[in-house]
Amino acid sequence: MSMIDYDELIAGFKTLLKDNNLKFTTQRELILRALYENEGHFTPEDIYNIIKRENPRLNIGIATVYRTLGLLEESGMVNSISFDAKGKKYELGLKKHHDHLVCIRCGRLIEFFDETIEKRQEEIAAQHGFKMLDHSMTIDGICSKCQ
Amino acid sequence: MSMIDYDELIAGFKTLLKDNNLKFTTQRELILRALYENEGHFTPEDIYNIIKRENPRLNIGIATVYRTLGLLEESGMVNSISFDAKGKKYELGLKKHHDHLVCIRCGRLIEFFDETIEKRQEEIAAQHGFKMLDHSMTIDGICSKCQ
DNA sequence: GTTAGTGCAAATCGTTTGCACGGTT
DNA sequence: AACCGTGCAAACGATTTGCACTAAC
Repeated sequence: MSMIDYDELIAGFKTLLKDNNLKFTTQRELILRALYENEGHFTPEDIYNIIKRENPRLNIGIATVYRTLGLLEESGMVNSISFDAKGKKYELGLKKHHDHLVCIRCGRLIEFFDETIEKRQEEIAAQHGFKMLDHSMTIDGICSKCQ
Repeated sequence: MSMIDYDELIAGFKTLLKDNNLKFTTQRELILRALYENEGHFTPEDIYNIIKRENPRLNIGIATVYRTLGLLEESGMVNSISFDAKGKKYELGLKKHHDHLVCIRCGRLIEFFDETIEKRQEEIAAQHGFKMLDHSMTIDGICSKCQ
């Protein structure tokens, strides 16, 4: 699903770190890799668990996951969506733009892309003299399984 | 600002409560009134403070505010917006649904409503077997004045 | 009188922070 | 060697829950 390969991703990460006088650590790589290798949206705890499961010898702390995700988000390498007052989920920012359907019962998250909506958004921005830079849309509801 | 008057609002609330075998209490009325009398978006704590300020003799608990806001939101009488993982803000659901254009320079906020987008959202939800309950859309950009 | 609602305090959940130690540069 | 990053546990802020008591029906 991803358009760039892992080495390229890591190279970009290393550049980002170097540019900010930050260090390239095992933990940071594992967090980025977990996002690369798993498709979907993950809470910090999800990522923490993936890393612990796949690296039983490594004693990673959840605080490190939070710190690194914050860093990655700030730099634009990952995106997040927030749920009510319930926390955030993260995904690698490699994919084409899309919006989300969220099930308020089970938290299931479905991506969609709709050309009509994208186009209307641009028109609306233009109508109001806005230069559109970003946009987000979320549909909350109850998924087929939970109804 | 509101389109229906207070008595009407309370009457609707009482009907809602009766239909669900729930009781009409002083606390519940005060919470709804706080939202009615104050325009804007409020955290549960904001509402708690408003009520305490205006009713010093009443010992309302914040848990009651949370419980009532949950009830009101579920029934559609109030809407909420969430901020990151930082909590929710509530507003009385009397205004027509709208989305927002936000200027990232000056913070200007413009409301808009677009029939085409509304319709497509419903279609998309239906396509995925979702029962749509709510949706939100925000366009970030630079407004005409700031360009 | 029955049932639901309340305030309170404790519990919970996601997240952040202080600190001494360990790894990267 | 200098400095940043880490794990850990404690701290935190928002929200929820258990419970004995009170109010609405």
